[in-house]
Parts: sequence; C-alpha cells; structure tokens
Amino acid sequence: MPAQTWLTALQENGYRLTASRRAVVETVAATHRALTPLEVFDLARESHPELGLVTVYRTLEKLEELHLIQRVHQPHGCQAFISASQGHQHLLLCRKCGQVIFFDGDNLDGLFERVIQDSGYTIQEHWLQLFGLCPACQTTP
Amino acid sequence: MPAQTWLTALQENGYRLTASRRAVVETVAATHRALTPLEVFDLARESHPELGLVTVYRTLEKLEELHLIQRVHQPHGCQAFISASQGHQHLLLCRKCGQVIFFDGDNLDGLFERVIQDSGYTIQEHWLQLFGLCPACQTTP
DNA sequence: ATTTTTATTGAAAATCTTTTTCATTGTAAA
DNA sequence: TTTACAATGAAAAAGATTTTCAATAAAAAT
Ligand SMILES: [Mn+2]
Ligand SMILES: [Mn+2]
Ligand SMILES: [Zn+2]
Ligand SMILES: [Zn+2]
Repeated sequence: MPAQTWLTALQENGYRLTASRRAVVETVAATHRALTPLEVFDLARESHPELGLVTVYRTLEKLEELHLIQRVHQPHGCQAFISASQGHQHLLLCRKCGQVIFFDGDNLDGLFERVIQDSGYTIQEHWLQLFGLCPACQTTP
Repeated sequence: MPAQTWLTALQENGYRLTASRRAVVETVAATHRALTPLEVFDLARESHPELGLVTVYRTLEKLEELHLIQRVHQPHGCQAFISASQGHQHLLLCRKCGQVIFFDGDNLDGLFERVIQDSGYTIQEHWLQLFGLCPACQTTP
C-alpha cells in the first residue's frame, strides 16, 4: 500500500500533514514485517532524526483507528503493527525473518457450524494465523 | 482441571509446595475465563491476604512452563492466562463475560495445502480463535 | 502575502506493568 | 531436629506507554 494513500486518508479525516507523520507512515508502509513502536522510531529517525517516540505512538494510534495498519499477535509479543490488508484476511508469518503475507479464502463455515451446535455460542469473529518459514528462510538454516 | 493435579505437578518438577502457590493455583484452576496477573492477585488474596504480586508472576511463569496454563490473546490485551487444554485445541471466547471453552477437530489441511502452494512457505504452527457470545450472555443484553 | 487559529510536536514528567534484588522465612531432605 | 536452600514479599529498578505543557508549524481566514 503506497504511503501517499495513507497520508491522503489522514488528511481526509481532518489530521494535518506533518514531516513527522510522513516519516512514520513511510517507514511502516515500506516494511513487510510487523514493527514495534520502538522499531518504527529507530527506522524513521534515519530519515527524520528530530522525530519523537511519542509521535510514533500517536501516529500508529491514528493509523490503526483508520484501519490502515493492524496489530500483529505473536508468541513473543503483541505490540507490533503492519500495513493492513483490505477486507478480511489472515496472516502467515515467517518465524525466522518475520516476513508477513496475507491469505484469504478460508472456508471454516463447516467447523463453525459444528462448534455452534456443540457449544451453544454464537460466533461473531475469528482469528486465524499461521506460522512457518518463508522460501528464503528455508534455504538458509 | 483440579488444583491438586497442578500442585502435584509442581512438586514432581522439584518445586516446593507453599501456601502462596496454593492460593494462586486454586484461583486459576477454579476460573473459567482468562485472568491477568493482577486479577489473580486480587482473587487469591481473598483467601490468602499475605500473597505478593511478585509471587503471582513467578507462579504463573512456572505453570506456563509446565503447560498447565496458557496465555490468551485478545483484542484488548494478551497478558491473561487460563487453565490449559490437553493436546492441541482452540479457543472460543465470550466477548461479554469472558467465558472460555475449548474445541478441537479443525480440519484445515486443505486450506494449508493451498496456502503452501501459493506462498512457498512451510507451515509449522497455527492459531485459531473464535469470538462470540456464550448461551448465558445471548439472553441478557 | 500576512495574520490568525488551533492541531501537532517533542521533552519531561507521570503512570503502569513487569523484573530484579535481597534479607527473611518456610519447605523438604538429611 | 538440624541443615540446606528454594521461596517469599517489600522495595527498588527497569521498561513501556501515556499525560502534560510550552513552543511550533499547518491550514484557514483575511
Ligand atoms: Mn496477542
Ligand atoms: Mn488446530
Ligand atoms: Zn523468512
Ligand atoms: Zn458470556
């Protein structure tokens, strides 16, 4: 997703366009793995050294609110964000390099039906996440 | 899962049996929703007021290490624990009261096969979690 | 262009959570 | 019992996130 799209979205929602926001947005938009606020801070400061960590937190908050990024849950921590997919999708994460790709087309309706029958629950939402090794990391052990 | 089973497991793994551990274990074993360390602390202190929060953290750590409890990830936080299921299972969580039940028997192999083909990733592990409303919470809006 | 308005910024302080330290206590083995 | 040392909880430290606030900069108004 191009950084410019996010900047436009921010502007259309009444937020101002600043150099600091630009630096955060460009960093997250260009990275294909989940980044913690501190990682965003370090990366974004390479191009914009005056950036403050507080602004990273505040910008990520707005991007998440606009559904432009989403939080990634992992065994070792859940404070990381990645560019959001459009629509409902699921994550496949490389355990070695962190590379994330999205996939769709899960057909879980049969399973849901059985669980609903057995439990009496209604089901409103689901999380499905796969962990493995990306092609590059399979060849370099 | 009975608290006594956990206490025995702790003892068999070289840990001592203390009143503080007992209080933590009994609290978590008796609760059917995920509890944060602070919630465990507050609940366990009702029966054992001398308990320290540090001991809650330390005991939860050991219970997790022995796979007697497992961490529960939710949109609003991921620092909560619940009695673990035996074997590989998935969670179904009530969004209103937090009640958790386990289910098994997902058949995701077809999906995995397709994702492996499309992405080139190998798949080692998966997380599947459902959110909805338990029977009790469906009737009390 | 210039001025005005007000959202945004980053440093510092505050808050909240988790971990470490350490002298004391309690458990289990000898 | 006595002994060895694991475990405890208070306090301090460390880490992460949020709040405060005066200065600044973006957008609107002139
Ligand atoms: Mn999580
Ligand atoms: Mn499964
Ligand atoms: Zn990889
Ligand atoms: Zn419920």
